[in-house]
Amino acid sequence: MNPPKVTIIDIANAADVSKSTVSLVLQNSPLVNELTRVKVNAAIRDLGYVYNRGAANLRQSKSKIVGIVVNDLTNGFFAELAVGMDLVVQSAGYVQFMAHTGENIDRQREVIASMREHGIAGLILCPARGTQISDLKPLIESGIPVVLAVRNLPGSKVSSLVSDNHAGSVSAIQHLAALGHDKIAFMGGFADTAVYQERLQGYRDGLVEAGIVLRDDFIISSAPSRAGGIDAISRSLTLRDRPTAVLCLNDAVAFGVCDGLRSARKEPGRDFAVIGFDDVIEAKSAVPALTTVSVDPQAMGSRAAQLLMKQINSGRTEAESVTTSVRLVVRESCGANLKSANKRASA
Amino acid sequence: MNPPKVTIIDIANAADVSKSTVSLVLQNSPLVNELTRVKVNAAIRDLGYVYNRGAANLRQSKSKIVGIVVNDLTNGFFAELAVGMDLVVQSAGYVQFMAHTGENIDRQREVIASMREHGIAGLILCPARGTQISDLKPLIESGIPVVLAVRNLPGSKVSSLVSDNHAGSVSAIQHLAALGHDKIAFMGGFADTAVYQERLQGYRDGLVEAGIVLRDDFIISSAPSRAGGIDAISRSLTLRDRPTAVLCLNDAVAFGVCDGLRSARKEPGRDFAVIGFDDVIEAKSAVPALTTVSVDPQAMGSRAAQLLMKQINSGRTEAESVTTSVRLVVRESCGANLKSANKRASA
DNA sequence: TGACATATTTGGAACGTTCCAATTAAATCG
DNA sequence: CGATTTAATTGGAACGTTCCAAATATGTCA
Repeated sequence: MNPPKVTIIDIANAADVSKSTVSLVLQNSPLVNELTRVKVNAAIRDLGYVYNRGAANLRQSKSKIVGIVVNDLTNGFFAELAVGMDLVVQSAGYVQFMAHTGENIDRQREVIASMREHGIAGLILCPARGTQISDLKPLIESGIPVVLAVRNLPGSKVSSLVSDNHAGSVSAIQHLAALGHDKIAFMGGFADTAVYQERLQGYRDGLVEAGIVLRDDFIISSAPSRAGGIDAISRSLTLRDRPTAVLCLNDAVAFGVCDGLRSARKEPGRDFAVIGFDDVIEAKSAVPALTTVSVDPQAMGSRAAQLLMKQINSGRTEAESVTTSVRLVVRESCGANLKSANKRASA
Repeated sequence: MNPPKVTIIDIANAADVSKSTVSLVLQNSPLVNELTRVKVNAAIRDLGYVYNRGAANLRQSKSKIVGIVVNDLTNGFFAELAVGMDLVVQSAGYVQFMAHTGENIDRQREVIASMREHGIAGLILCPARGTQISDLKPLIESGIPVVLAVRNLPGSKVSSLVSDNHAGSVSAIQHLAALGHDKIAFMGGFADTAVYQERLQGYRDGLVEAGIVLRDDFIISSAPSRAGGIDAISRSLTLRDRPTAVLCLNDAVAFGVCDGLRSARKEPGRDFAVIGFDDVIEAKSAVPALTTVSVDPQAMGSRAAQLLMKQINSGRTEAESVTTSVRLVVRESCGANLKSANKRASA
C-alpha cells in the first residue's frame, strides 16, 4: 500500500483539533462550531482522508451491510429481482454483499456463514432448492433480520415475500379455458420447490374449476430454464394425444417452449397457446409477445428490500409474510390477440 | 439483538485459556497443542461463536472483500460476467460487494466511494458510459488494485480485460461477405463507449477488406438492448435501399432485430442475415440459433477476477492489459446453416 | 542438577473509530 | 463580580481481533 493510510487522528492534527471533534464533524453533529467544521473538512479534503467504516462498525457493533443471496443471476427473473433490491438498498445508504448459489446448498451455507462473519445487518435469501428450515436456525436465532424472497420455507418463522402463485395459475387456466382449450399442459420445474407446488396446484384447481379433467401425462417437469422448456415441449409432442396449450412454470421455460415449437414447425400463439409466469423484461418484446402471469420481479425485489429495511430499523423480530398479487397479462403467445385467429371456437 | 454477542474472550474463559490462544486456534496455527485445540473448538461450538471478521480486518488492515461494479445485471451479458467473477471470488475465499450502476455515473461514484470506505481489497469495474480517467484517479492512487472489465478507459494506467472487439467484427463481416452479402448494416449502441468504437471500426475495416463500400446510413445506433434492436431494424426497413444483413453491437440488439424482423413478416436467417456479439447463453437455444461472435462472458468474468486476485496477492501495482480472443460461432441466424437456403449465391 | 533448547501459552498494545463524562470558554444574570 | 447557563471541545475507554515479546512448562544433555 503506497500511501500511508490517513486516519481521523492525522486530520485532527492537521486541523489542530482533537480526534473527537473530527468524529463529530464526520457524523455532522450540530455541536461543532461552524468555523471548525470547515477547517476540519478542508483538512479532510487536503489529506485525502477516507472514512474507515469497518472501525466504526466495530465500535458501534452495527453495520450498513445487507446480504443478498440468489440462485441464478443468469436467469432474468433473479437478475431483475436483484436489481430491484439493489435499488432500495443503495438508496437506503446500505451496501450489499451479493452472492449466488446456483442452487447449491453447500455454497449457500458457506456464503451465509461468511456474511455473518462480516456482520451483515440483514439478509434477503432466495433459498436454494432443498434448503431446510433447520439450516437457517442459527442465523435467525442470532437476531439478524431475514427476509425470504420468491420461495418460502413453509413452517419457518421468518418474514417472507412471495407472489400469489396459486391465483396466478388459476387465472391463466381460466383464460386458456375461455379461449376454448381443454388440453392444457403444465411444463417445467421440479417437484421439490414450493413455487412449483403452488403453481402446479393452481393449475390443477383451475382445471377442475373449468370442468376439465386432469391428466398426469400433461404435467411435464424439466429444468426451469429455456433448455428445459425445449426439452419439455419436445417430449409432449411425442404424446399420442397432444395438448394444445401450456402453462409454463416460468418465462424461461415458456421461451424454450416457443423455440421448441418453432423447431417443430409450429407457430406459438397460432398453432399452440403458451403462457409463461413472471413477466420478465423480454416477455413484452419477444415475438410473439409472451402472455404471462406478471410477477414484476423488480418490484418484488424492491419490496423485499423494503421489508428488510423496515425490519432492520425497527428492531422488530416478528415475522411478516406478504404475498404479492399477480395479474395475467395477455399478449400474443396465447393466441388471444393474434390478428389471424384460426382457433377452433368454443366454450 | 437478543443474544449477547460472544467474543473470543468468552470462549477463552470457557475453555480456560487466554484469548491469544483462541486466536491462534482460529487461524489454525501449528503452535497450539492438539488437546487445547479441541478444547477451544468445543467451546466455540457450544457458545455459538461467530468470528468477527471486521475486527480482524481492522487489526490487520486488510480485508477479503472485493468490489464488483457492473452496468446492468438485467443484461444477460453482464449477469453472466458477474457469475463468472462470483465463481472465482468465492472460491478464493473472498466475498463481494456487488453493485450495478445502470450506466449512471453519479451512482457509480457513490458506490465506489462506499466500497472504499468499507475497505475493499480490490475492485472490478465495468465503467459506466462517460466515465473519465480522472474519476478513478484517487482510487488508483490509494493503491487499491483495479481491473477494468469489458470496457477499457483508453489512456488509464489500470489493468484491463477486454475482448478483441475489432477482430470479432472483422470476422463477422468476412463471413457475411463470403455468404454473398454486400449490403451489411451495423446496428445498436451509442458512440460514447469504447466497445462501440472498436466493434464499429472492425465493421468498417471488414467492409473495406471485402471491397464493399461504406454507407453511413447503414450505421444505425440505438440503445444496446433488445428494445433498441427492434427500434433499429424497423428504422432500417424504411430505407429506400435496404440492407440484407446486419452485424449487431451485441446479442441483445440481435434478438431485438430478430423480433423486429418477425413483426415485419420476415424470417431472420432466411430473409435477412443477423449476427450478434457476445454469445450469451440464450444465443444457442434461440430460434433461429444466433450466429454471434463468442466472447464467453462467464469465462471473461472469471479471468477478470483471476487477474484481480493475482494483483491483490502480489502487491504488484503495474497495470496489465489482456485482450481475450473471440471467435465467430456460426449458427442459423446468418443463413449459413439453414436447411432451406434460398440465398442469392455469389462471391 | 543446572543449563539449555523446544513447545506452548500469555498479557498487553495496537488497529480507527464512537461515546461518555469531563473540561474549557464564552455568555448571561442577579 | 461570582455564579450559572450554554456552547464547544476533549481525553480516554471501549469495540473484537492480531501480533509481538515475554513467560512458562517440558524435555534433554552433560
